[in-house]
Amino acid sequence: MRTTTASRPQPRAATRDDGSSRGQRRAALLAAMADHLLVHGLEGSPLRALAAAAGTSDRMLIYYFTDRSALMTELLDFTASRLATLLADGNGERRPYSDLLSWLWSMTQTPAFRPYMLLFVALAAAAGRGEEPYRTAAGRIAQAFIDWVAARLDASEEVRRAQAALLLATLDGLFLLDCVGCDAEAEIAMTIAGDRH
Amino acid sequence: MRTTTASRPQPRAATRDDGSSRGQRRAALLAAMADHLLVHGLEGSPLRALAAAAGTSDRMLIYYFTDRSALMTELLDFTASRLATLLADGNGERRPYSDLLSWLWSMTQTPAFRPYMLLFVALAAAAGRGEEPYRTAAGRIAQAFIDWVAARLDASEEVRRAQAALLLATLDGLFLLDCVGCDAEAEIAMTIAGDRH
DNA sequence: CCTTACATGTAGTGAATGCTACATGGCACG
DNA sequence: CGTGCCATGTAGCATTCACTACATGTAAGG
Repeated sequence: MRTTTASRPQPRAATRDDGSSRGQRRAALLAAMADHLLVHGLEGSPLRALAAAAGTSDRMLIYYFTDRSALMTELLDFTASRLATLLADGNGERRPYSDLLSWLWSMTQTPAFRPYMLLFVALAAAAGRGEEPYRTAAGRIAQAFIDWVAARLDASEEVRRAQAALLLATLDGLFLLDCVGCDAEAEIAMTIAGDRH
Repeated sequence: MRTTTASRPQPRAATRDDGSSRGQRRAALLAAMADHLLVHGLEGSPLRALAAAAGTSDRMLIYYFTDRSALMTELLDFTASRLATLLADGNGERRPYSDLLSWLWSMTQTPAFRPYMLLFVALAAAAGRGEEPYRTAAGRIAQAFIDWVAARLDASEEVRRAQAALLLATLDGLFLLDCVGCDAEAEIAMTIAGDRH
């Protein structure tokens, strides 16, 4: 018993994860786990499965990340940052609402992109029930995504945020229809989704 | 061993659930379980919890519904029919896109309506992963909802289905933002969501 | 060399889950 | 008055889950 009151092991306090080998190990684990998470979703990612995907054991995941809750928070943030990277490719100048929407929609049909959308929907479902840590993480991610859209949107500053939010909502909604098997409906809805705006 | 090859008990084959006391019992159970499901969501509804809500045991649920899968199928259909009833109140003549959308949006903020939306999002998440029986059930429900919207939409027949699908997508997307804590963004998006159409 | 802390393995715990085995009370029908 | 089926209770099983206890190999620092 080296700690008198604190029961958490917490080997090398959470500060400065970088530099040291510990930080590198954590980063490698996160990368491997993100791969798994994107393929199998939240429900398909119990600790053991994540551990197997990262070539380690649940024992070690707890060791490195304390908790399932803390792990998921970090993992989701990491995954979101990957998405941001993925989207950075299509960067550059601002585009009008309807262009940006249909471009993003075509992205969602992409095998590289779809898992992120799927994950976001699952996250939203968990967030809707108020489940932590998903609620908080989902909020952060959605906010970042709205900002991203707003930054690429060719619109006056007053309507930009409104349009960005609407665009994201429309995209997500269409994707939801797609999930549910109404892909034909989503497609024809898409043909008129850009009208105006 | 009364059946030679079939192992399922299947007391009184699945046909004609109505009339008999068995059919009534099942209906009563479904009603009670729907109440629970709407409050606690898919994940908060293991057999034991549903059974407790209906004043019985998981043992009996299996007895009456064979399977968790079969139970959920019936339960979701039942719940959807309740929603249909709830919506029938606001029936009557057709309304333009923007009216219908903002009316439905205001409904989603209602405590009576919100649980259904939440459930639908969870369903979509499960459907997106291809999980049965959710995938199939979600498809049926979404299709019915699109039809419902199309029937109340004041628009020429050629664009009606497209508008109905877009309306549902927008509604769901805005609700997703709301789930995720971006209620302010959803609100300002709503202010421009009806433009055109 | 010896101690000390870190990294990891093995095994297990208690809770929850869907589902089953078996017994039994009670009602209908012969 | 039996007898057989329906409904229900009790108990349990196998599995999975997050998480923990404990032992141990290894490497660095004194």
